[in-house]
Amino acid sequence: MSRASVQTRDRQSASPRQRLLSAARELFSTRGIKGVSVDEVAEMAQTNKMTLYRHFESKDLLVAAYLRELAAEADREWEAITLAHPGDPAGQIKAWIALVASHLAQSDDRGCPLANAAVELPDKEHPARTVIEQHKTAQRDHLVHLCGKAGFEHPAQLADEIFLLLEGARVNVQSVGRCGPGGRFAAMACTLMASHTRTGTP
Amino acid sequence: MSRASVQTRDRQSASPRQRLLSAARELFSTRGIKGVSVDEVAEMAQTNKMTLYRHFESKDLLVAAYLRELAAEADREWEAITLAHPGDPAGQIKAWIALVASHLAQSDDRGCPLANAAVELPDKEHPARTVIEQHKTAQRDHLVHLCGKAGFEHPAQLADEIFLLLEGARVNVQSVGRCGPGGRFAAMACTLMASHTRTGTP
DNA sequence: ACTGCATGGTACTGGTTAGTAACATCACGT
DNA sequence: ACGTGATGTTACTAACCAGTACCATGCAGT
Repeated sequence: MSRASVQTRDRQSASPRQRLLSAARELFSTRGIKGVSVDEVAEMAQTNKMTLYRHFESKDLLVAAYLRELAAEADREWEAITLAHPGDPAGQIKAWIALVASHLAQSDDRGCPLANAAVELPDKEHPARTVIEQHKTAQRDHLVHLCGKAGFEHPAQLADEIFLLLEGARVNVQSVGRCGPGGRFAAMACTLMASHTRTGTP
Repeated sequence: MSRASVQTRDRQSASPRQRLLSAARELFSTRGIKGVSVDEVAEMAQTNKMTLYRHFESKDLLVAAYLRELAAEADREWEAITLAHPGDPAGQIKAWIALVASHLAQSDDRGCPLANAAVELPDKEHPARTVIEQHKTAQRDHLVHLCGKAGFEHPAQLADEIFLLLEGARVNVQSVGRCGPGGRFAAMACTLMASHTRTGTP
């Protein structure tokens, strides 16, 4: 079953809280946080604003919960990759690159919702900011760890290069579309990995 | 005179239109487009909403004009770099990297205002989107051109790598602050250039 | 049947926003 | 002095939005 239909079923049969989070995810990620009202979220969740406010103190905290769900799902994707390539850190990195590339290839991709939220919420005190910062830092740390275990030269720098390349691709797709340089980021990441391989001779 | 004081003086003596654009720039870039009302822009420009609407049809078109000014200023910075390093495309690239790195080092940097605007305005029909797309595409094309003239191997790929690295650094700074990988992007870009240099032997 | 609790529905408050109307004022060229 | 056009001022509309009060409903366990 596709992700979209899973979400649709979620919004029909699951608990109101889960329906609300599912609706928030679809609306916030496609139209932005400031561009969606809590009424719209409640309506798409097939409930109403009162029930929403019984589960979430405020819109800000709903946003934080929405981002926490995204972070948890990303962690689950990492776990799946780890299980699919046991003891093969380089393979895990490549699998992750392929996963992100497949996201970028989708025509409706709007980039990383966490990074987008950071752009939309400049207030440093917003409850969502700690979620964003923690998740981004953990992702980068994990990549550094994998690059080290895979035996690359200058593992931290390689990890940062891949990480920033990826963030750049996801933000650039929004500015110039997926036909721009963002569409070819997988090839670039592989080139980077090759240039950090210890044996420079063939 | 610092940029800030220049802008302050602009808002005291220049034409209302220029004052409005100067105020829009300060407010939109620091607090986001959706987070600032036209009243606030007019007030910071030491004028009022009516005058604003005599110069700009709507808030959307004010935003487009604001981004057009940013793009024009970036073009001017490129011109200055070109004049400072005549006939030295590699030096121009390095100067540009250093310029962006200095932006990133500022504690209040919020990343590229054009990319941020693309995140804040998901509507593909928004008048600002053509400004963003044209400017980003032109910047990337210019970088490809310079990489080719400088004699690097695979110039288009190197240009895209630098470009995405830079976009990634600017967006990442917003998520995790300038202490994260974004703060070291200049070193990474130089490594990339070295790895694309034709003579692999010392 | 009774009770308690989560939910649905409606209507409301108070505040904000983009955009407009109408009139007053000021500067400037003649 | 005069008139014209740009600007300042105030007040307004219509819509939107976050958040709340209040009551009805329906479903659980007992």
